[in-house]
Amino acid sequence: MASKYNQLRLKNQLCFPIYLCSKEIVRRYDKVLKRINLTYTQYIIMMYFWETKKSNVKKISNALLLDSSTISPILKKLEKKGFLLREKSNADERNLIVSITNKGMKLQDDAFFVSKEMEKCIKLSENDIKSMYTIINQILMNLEDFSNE
Amino acid sequence: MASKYNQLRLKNQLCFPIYLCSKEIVRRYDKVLKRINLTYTQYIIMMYFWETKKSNVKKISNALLLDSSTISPILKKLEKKGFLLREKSNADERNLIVSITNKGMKLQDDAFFVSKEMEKCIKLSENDIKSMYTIINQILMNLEDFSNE
DNA sequence: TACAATTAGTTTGCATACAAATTAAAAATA
DNA sequence: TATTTTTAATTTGTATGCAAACTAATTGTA
Repeated sequence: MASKYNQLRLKNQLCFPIYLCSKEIVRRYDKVLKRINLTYTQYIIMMYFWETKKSNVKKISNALLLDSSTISPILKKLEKKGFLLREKSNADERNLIVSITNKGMKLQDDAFFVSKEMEKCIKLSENDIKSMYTIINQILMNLEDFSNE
Repeated sequence: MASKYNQLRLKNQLCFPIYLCSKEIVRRYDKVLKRINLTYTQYIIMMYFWETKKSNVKKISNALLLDSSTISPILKKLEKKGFLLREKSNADERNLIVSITNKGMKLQDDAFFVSKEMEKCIKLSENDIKSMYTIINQILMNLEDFSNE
């Protein structure tokens, strides 16, 4: 049943399963994260701050590949929840210094169950995780070359 | 530097790269698809109809793992563009019969460049594609077991 | 040093996504 | 058969995401 249309079949595409997989993973995360009143995007931003402590919109954007216009409103929400602090830099008024609060750091302890809960429904062998990781990063690198086209 | 917090580091997670990868792929798709005035979601729905010709919201939802509330408005847009037809079933008034129009079928020929364009920036070996495909599907199957929790 | 160009963040507009609530119709059952 | 339950789709509410426009501050330069 080979036809010139074969490449336009969903089953024959890799991108579609990746899209599905990401969507379902985020959906599962959101359900689990509801217990600590976070969304997935808020959670990865908090993860970033648990490591980095202090940053700004530009750096977050580079680290998480999120547009600044996506990040801005979420930072405000996380500030309202008391996890982050936003303040303009004195040295450069354009710069927004974002730092994690004590309450934000404490949240890390409440978030332990999240990765445990997620592991339960991912369940991959070490080998699969490794090859997956490698391939995914290769795709990301390839895509980067086209990001400005 | 092993710590109890290691599992909460973004680098040590597989989900985050998958999320990034999907996001960047869709972003690239959207750019390419702009030429035929489609979004990625509209495109996968059209791909589905190039194969299936006739369906309803429920079936689309099952095939593409999209919520009916996501699908409904997009079907209306695709109808407005002249690619799909929406009509209530006489046999069962709850059912919405959605079918592809001639214009919709013709769009497939205009969409050939899309997969060619996307291949350029994905560039994976046959082997990588295969293992990726296998692992992704495994994750999706695992997640399915938890989809109602 | 005025003025242009660049940079960092925010706002706006549009398009998903999903959960929960709603509506309307069909099926099950008391 | 009247009533309850289930089912299919839509609407509503909330939360991303990104591109493009905009604002304000800094840097580069004629």
